[in-house]
Amino acid sequence: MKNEISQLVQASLQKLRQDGILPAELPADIKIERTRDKQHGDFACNIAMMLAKPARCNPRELAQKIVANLPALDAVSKVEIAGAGFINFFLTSGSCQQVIGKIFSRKEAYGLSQKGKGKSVQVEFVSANPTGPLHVGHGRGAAYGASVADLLEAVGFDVHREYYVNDAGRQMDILAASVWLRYLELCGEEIVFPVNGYKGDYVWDIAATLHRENGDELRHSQESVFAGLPDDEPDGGDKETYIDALIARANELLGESQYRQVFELGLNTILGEIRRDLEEFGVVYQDWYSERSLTSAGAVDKVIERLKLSGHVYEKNGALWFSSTEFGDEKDRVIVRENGQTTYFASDIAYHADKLERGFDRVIDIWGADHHGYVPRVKAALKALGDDDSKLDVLLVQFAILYRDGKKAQMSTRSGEFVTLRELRNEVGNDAARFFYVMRKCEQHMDFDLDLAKSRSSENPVYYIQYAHARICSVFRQMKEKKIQRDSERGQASLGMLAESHEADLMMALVKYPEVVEKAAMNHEPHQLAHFLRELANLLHTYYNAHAFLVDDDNLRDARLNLIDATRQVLANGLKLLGVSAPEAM
RNA sequence: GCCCCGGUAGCUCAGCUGGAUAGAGCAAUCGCCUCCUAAGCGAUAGGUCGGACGUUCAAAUCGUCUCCGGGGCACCA
Repeated sequence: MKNEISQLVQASLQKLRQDGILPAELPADIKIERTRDKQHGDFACNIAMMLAKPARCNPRELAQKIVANLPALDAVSKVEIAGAGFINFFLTSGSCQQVIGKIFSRKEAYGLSQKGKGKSVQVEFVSANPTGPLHVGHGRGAAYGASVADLLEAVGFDVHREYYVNDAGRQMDILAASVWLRYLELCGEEIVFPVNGYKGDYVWDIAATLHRENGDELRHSQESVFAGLPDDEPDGGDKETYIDALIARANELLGESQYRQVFELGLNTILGEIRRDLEEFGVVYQDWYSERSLTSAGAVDKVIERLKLSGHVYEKNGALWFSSTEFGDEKDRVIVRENGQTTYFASDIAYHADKLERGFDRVIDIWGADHHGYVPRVKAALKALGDDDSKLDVLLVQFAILYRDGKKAQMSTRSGEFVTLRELRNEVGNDAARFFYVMRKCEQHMDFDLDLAKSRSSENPVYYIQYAHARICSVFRQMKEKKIQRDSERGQASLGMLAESHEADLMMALVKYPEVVEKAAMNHEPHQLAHFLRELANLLHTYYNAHAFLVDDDNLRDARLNLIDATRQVLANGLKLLGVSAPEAM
């Protein structure tokens, strides 16, 4: 509808140009907006005000001329000029009715479009290190990423969802060492746990599995483990140096094969839990992309070579640096450490180069906002490699702060005590969690009210929307109980009887739905859909209270049933895009 | 010090690629179930859009400065 009106205005402007009333070369970016106030009709156009100055005439007069030259359109009942020069379009009451038939024929496909047809987009999100369970911060990225991906798919993009598994770096070695030390404690050795180790309870669990499956086979005396190591932080040493030495000692004592065994057990256990968590949360991936596979395929070495050839790397203090400042970064970055190990950044360059090599039209990374400083260096690397960094969008998700009883229920990674995603899901349920996470735009620091998310009352927007869906289903159950025969075609033929303002408002909202999906998708803003669904639910509840649906008049009843059936479909479609269920009864 | 995000009703937030009288929800007050789920609806009240200056016919929206809150500035990932 927006497009059709836009074309009317376009045609009128064209006519005015031909008649010499407007300069021929006048740029006209026609914007048709939905009005906020119904008094201003259904759509408004501000073009007259935009062109008034360049055309050197009074905006209201120009609006008059534009209106006078508008071609007719059946759906438009009235065009008015208002305010400083707005052109307001009023639609005929019948113009929205056809949406119901459209929804019936498209069903769960109503709202989908072809905007992104033929274009591929890769969406990488969560990608938490498999060194511990997902916490509530990851949950926001998961819910947001999943909805963004689903929205993009809804508007026709070929979407590839990916989780980058950091199964190679030093953090994984620290995990392996932590598991082994806990295992040694289970064996009865007395261990002073390193400051930098992973202290969460899940490490004990993995260690217990290790002990159960291997008995004392991996046991070494505490003396042999700690002999000759540098001091840990509490003793005045450096915790990083200390943990590296501890990892080296573990390798030495266990040997390659046993060390791998510990390492793999840690990785596989945690990754398995992460997969299960996300799956239960309704988050699916096409690919779990392993960092190790990147390394073993030589991709990291290859990309370092490419950077060397590009002339943007240099050696300093025994390390290899990438001069990212040449491409807008604040400082140069190390890609190969003094000890010969490549940095996480080096892997990430290889990974991003690989993404582009795979030929995606768009690449989207969804990161926690604490990584924002990382964006310029990744883009710098792509530029240095001669890749098109404009294909990459990095969406930063701000933190979520949990509140319980009006007080912060915050996590502290240090002690290993944090609220996990699983705890959150168990507490408030998947639906509430998915919806709450996505209710706020991602740049917004979010206050996640646990009590509100849990409450099964009107305060809770998730239940409010789901209730609207369930209520409609309930009406149809009532209909069957009362042995009322529904005739959908008769309803379609009687849509003209839907003359109440509640009905017009509801139909208009249904018409609007595809526009909302498209806008939410293109702007990566699922919260827009969340807000829309709340409005739609509100219109339904209002209508429900104002009018009975199961009335005696067969024609009117079937028309109304068609309207609420269509509403039910749209509620279900919208909730699905947000990963929230649409229950038939509550 | 530099960079990113936020500051809109008592609370949580929309609106921000400039448009008409700044909107929701919750909380508050008052109403509505012999009737399809009251997990609902209606009404009332609530605002110097953090502040200042600027650009514009028009600024919550754009620019500069400033104040407050959160985060980031590693040979960690």
